[in-house]
Amino acid sequence: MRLTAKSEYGLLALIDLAVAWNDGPVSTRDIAKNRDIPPAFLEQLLATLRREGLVTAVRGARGGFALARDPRSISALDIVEALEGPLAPTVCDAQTVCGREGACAAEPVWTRVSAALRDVLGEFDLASLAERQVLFDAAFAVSTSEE
Amino acid sequence: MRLTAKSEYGLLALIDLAVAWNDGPVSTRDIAKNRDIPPAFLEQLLATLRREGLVTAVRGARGGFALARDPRSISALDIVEALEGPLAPTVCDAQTVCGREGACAAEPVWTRVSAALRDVLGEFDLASLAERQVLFDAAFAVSTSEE
DNA sequence: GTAAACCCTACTTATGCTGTCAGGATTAAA
DNA sequence: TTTAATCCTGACAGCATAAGTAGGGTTTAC
Repeated sequence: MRLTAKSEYGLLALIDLAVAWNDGPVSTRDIAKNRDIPPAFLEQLLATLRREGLVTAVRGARGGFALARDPRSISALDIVEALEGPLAPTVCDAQTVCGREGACAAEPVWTRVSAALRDVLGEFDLASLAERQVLFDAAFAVSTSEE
Repeated sequence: MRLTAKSEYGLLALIDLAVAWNDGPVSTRDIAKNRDIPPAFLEQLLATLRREGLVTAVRGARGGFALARDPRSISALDIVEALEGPLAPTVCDAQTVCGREGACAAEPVWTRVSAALRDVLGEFDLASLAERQVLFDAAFAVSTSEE
């Protein structure tokens, strides 16, 4: 069970798409520039997210990516699992049982860890995160205009 | 942020030491056999746990390892952090901030993930886990004697 | 003295992350 | 119709880390 840069980049990118929800597609290049993510790498992640059904792609000039459905219905868990694979740990838990077949005192530890992870990630939806991002952007715009 | 076999092996090993609490040291070899862990690998983990102050070592014949303090005072979190290093994620969170200096909508996601992880792991102490293990062992002894 | 056990360091092998690169396919706009 | 923007795909490389192996050194019970 691991969280890598893929999750971080993917979440940031999809927050940007959530902010631009109803504004048409956003290009990989724009997101990469805005978030300081290597463009070619981000392109791969978005391709994965498209295959997983989280985003749609529009090819050609003025194309880009957009969320495949309402931001409220996409959670951080959806994104992480799409990019990292199922969030069942590397270690023995209820899914990936070790040799002792249930008679292992350590099993509930790992089971509860992954459950907690899923719970927390599931609580964040792209709509709220985008809302938060818009506030930050507004504050940033004010602070720069004051200089 | 990752959970690897080190954590799993370490937890299992220390459960064994908790079961043997007050019974003198247990050798790497015995633990490795009981838990089916590569002995040389386990030895490294126990050496780390000794340096981290979780276990004490007795050298020489009839030597082995024992918990350095009461099993009730050692949590799964202690073990995981001793073996994996601090549980702050690979991704940007409140500790390892990314470029946007607080103005990042994704930050609370990762911060809450690591907090949840720490909470859950901190809830499990070796005394309870050992108790559970003793029950399992007893049940296993009964089921085999019935055959 | 010998065997059991920890101690320490270095090495190996495999995997996966984090990109990079090159070219092709598609489409909007000039 | 041409051009440029953009996604699509697959290959590849460099590096870090996980997971384990190997081997010698030191300490201690018997």
